[in-house]
Amino acid sequence: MYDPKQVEEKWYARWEERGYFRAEGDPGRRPFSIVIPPPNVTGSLHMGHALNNTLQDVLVRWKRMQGYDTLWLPGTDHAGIATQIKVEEDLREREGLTRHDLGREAFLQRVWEWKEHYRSRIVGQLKRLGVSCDWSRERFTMDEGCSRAVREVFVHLYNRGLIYRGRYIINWCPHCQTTLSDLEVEHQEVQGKIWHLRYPYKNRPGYAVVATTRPETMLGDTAVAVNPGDGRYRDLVGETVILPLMDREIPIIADEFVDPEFGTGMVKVTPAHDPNDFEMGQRHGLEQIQVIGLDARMTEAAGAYAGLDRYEARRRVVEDLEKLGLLEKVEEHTHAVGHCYRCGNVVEPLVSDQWFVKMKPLAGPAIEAVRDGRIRFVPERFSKNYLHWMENIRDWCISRQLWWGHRIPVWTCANGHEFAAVQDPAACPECGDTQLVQDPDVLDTWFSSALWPFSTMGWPEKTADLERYYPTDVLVTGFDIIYFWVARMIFMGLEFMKEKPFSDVLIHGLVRDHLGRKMSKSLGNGVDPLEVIDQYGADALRMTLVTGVAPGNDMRYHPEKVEANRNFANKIWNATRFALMHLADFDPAGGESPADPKLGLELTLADRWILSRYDRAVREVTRHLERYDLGEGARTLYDFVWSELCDWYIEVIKPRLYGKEGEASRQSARRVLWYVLKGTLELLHPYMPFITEELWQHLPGTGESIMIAPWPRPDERLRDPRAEEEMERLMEVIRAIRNIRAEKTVPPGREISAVFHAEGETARLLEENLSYVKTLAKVGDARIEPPGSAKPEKAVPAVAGGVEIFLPLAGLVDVEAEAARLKKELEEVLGELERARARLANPGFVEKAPAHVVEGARARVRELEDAEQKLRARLAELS
RNA sequence: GGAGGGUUAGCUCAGCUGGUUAGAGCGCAUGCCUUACAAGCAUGAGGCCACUGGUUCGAGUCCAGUACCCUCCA
Repeated sequence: MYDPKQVEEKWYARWEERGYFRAEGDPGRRPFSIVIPPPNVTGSLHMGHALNNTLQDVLVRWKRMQGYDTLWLPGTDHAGIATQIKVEEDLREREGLTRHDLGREAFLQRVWEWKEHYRSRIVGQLKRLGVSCDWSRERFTMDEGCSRAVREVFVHLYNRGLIYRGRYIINWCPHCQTTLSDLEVEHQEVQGKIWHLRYPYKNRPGYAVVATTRPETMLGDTAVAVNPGDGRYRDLVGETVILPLMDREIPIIADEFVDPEFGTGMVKVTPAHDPNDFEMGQRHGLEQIQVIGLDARMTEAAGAYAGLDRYEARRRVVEDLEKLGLLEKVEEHTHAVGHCYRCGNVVEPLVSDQWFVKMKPLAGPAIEAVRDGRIRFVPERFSKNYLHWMENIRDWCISRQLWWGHRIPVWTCANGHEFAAVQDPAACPECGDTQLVQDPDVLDTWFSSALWPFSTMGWPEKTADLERYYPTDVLVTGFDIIYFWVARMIFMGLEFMKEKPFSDVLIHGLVRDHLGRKMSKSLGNGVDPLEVIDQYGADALRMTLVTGVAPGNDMRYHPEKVEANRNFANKIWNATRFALMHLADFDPAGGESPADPKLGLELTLADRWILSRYDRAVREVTRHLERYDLGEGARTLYDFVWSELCDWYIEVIKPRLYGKEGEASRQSARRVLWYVLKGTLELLHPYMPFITEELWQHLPGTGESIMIAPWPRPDERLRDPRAEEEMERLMEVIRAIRNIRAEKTVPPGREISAVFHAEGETARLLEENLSYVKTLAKVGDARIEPPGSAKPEKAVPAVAGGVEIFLPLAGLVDVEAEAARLKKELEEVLGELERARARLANPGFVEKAPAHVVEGARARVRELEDAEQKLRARLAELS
């Protein structure tokens, strides 16, 4: 039985030692490069990482074997907000302290310790998975080089006017106490209410009735708006209403934004607490009154409500309005509410001073690069999402009120001069003042991630790595970060490298639990890849992940799948063990293909068949990999190994291996087995690196490591469609006999005799390969006679592969049962025959279908007719 | 509201550029410790490929619509 533990650690250590993972920059080879999506240093790897990195490793190992100078650049991400929250939690739980108790310096020291701990843990986990990253080039988004790149980029964009500071409405998380970009806000449908409020007119009787889902914000209203085209309210524009509770006079304005269909068609305008109202406020020069503070409590500006929590304020406002008779009605209402993607709290739109990246100028080239196909998404449909987002992009809020991250490199001197600098400045470049204050905020984590493909290769220096490995070939990532990360790498790459960061973007989905739910901490349904590796081995896990996922789609994790793949590993293990018993003294000399004439081998049908099937597998696996259909490639190999190599080929050559058919036959069987097994292990290596290395090493005539063995190439000489077809027919005969044996419960050990009626090519085929039938169907005596010859008395009849089969099973023949079986078979044949004939009867088919398809259909009809005639003859005899 | 995805065996899923008889794993049934493998072997049962139309000589596959489920964006 295969024990992965013994094998995995040993080989990973050796690979690393021997430097196989290192990209050498060998000018004689073409480069192939990938940068890892850096895992966050927040904690451990989950199944999503395992999937993501398995896919990359399959590609990288495959390319390496194909002879590319391969670079897979690993690293980790500082994950600003996520990591800071973790460390704060940790600090609170262990020591009951907040980050403010420690102070910025000391707190950051803690985060760095945390980071180092988890970084090394993550690296260890990745190694257990077997990934072939170039660890000598490992990077971290906040290491010296990446930080330098961040500053260069910031300063460049700042000086180009593409980074600006402004007072705008932003998303504020009251729990994390920081701004969030639009992307970091998750909108969730919430069952809420909609309140209709009455605002009395100043100069006429009655009220303006406005509908709102957030009545507490009315305290900050500075207008009421209607659509200019709304006839109902045309004469009200320019009127004034009295804002209840605050007794403030506010105007009624007209703005296109207002949807006449929503509520009453009149809306309250709170420029300080709603993004749309903010813009309306800008258009109409309205005052912004901030009534909700950073702590989500009402501010002094909220008058009597100051100090209340926003929800408490909501209750009180509604209550008070009701008392005043100013609450028209309340309705149930479902609407989308923004939540913080890190802590889940309801985000508060607030006006505040923040840093932004002006996106329009950067988005243009990024759109072009995807439109013109320089960058290709796989599956293609994701480019649509990308383009839609990029075309409607808004400026990117990049400042965060955190401590952990890249500090914004902008300083202000005592004289109020503001400037950005790559190096920490000693004095103001304008006035020489030395009392400099750096902006306290840090940058959005994704700002540094966006530079990852070139910051990790040494930019802004003109390094050899950049020269050689940029742009990278493919980026493998989940669809959930296309906007966060992929999009941003594209525009940053184009802006700073003047060149796309990668050519292909391979998108995969999520690993869900067995019920199809997202794996999450709160549900406790996460599965630790390491535990799975401990239990089943890394190869089994990898195989499971890669076959479970089609590009772009989610997969569900089932332990049974891993078990199935563990069994597969065991199968290869045993098959190779068996082969080695017979190859111990085998000398493959130059490792020639069995097709090489100088070996002078006499290849049997089974040999030619497996070689042809193997060659087909080589071509298919390669093609699937080229198309990023990694799962299909894995399935091809699974089926080839199990159903063809093990179930048929190895079984059929056993007598030859045991020398029962002479030395020459033994030699050719050994050669073919060796060749196919070796090549199959090589094809399988990208998927199952450990077990394939271990077994390959045991095969005679192999080299230093399977990792650097050449990828198998298709070989015209091995292709033999005729052998495939002939073998298939023999397999049909064998299956038919086995079927009868099983039905008649003939003990597996017992040999039976058989009589075959066949003529011409079929007779020859059977004659030459009768030993297959004897071996695989446990047939002792066998006779081949021309059709129409006398049949054995009391024999169970069958028809398969164009052969009439009679099994004289004395005492087991049940005329009625045989007749029923033959009848059923005849019905199937007739049904199919009817369809096949109908197809051919259609003149359109014969004229328009490709010749080989028509010929195939004709051959099929002939075969079926033959089977029909034979079945009818058998039936006639039985009745 | 906009965009995208899914619907194939009891369960979970493959099915690439349309082309003979739609596959796998698990599960199920039957028989086997056959000297590589019981984590295995052999045999078998199980499918109006969601529904309706269209294109085509030919549709699980392409197009449109319908139903249900899911995701993203606003």
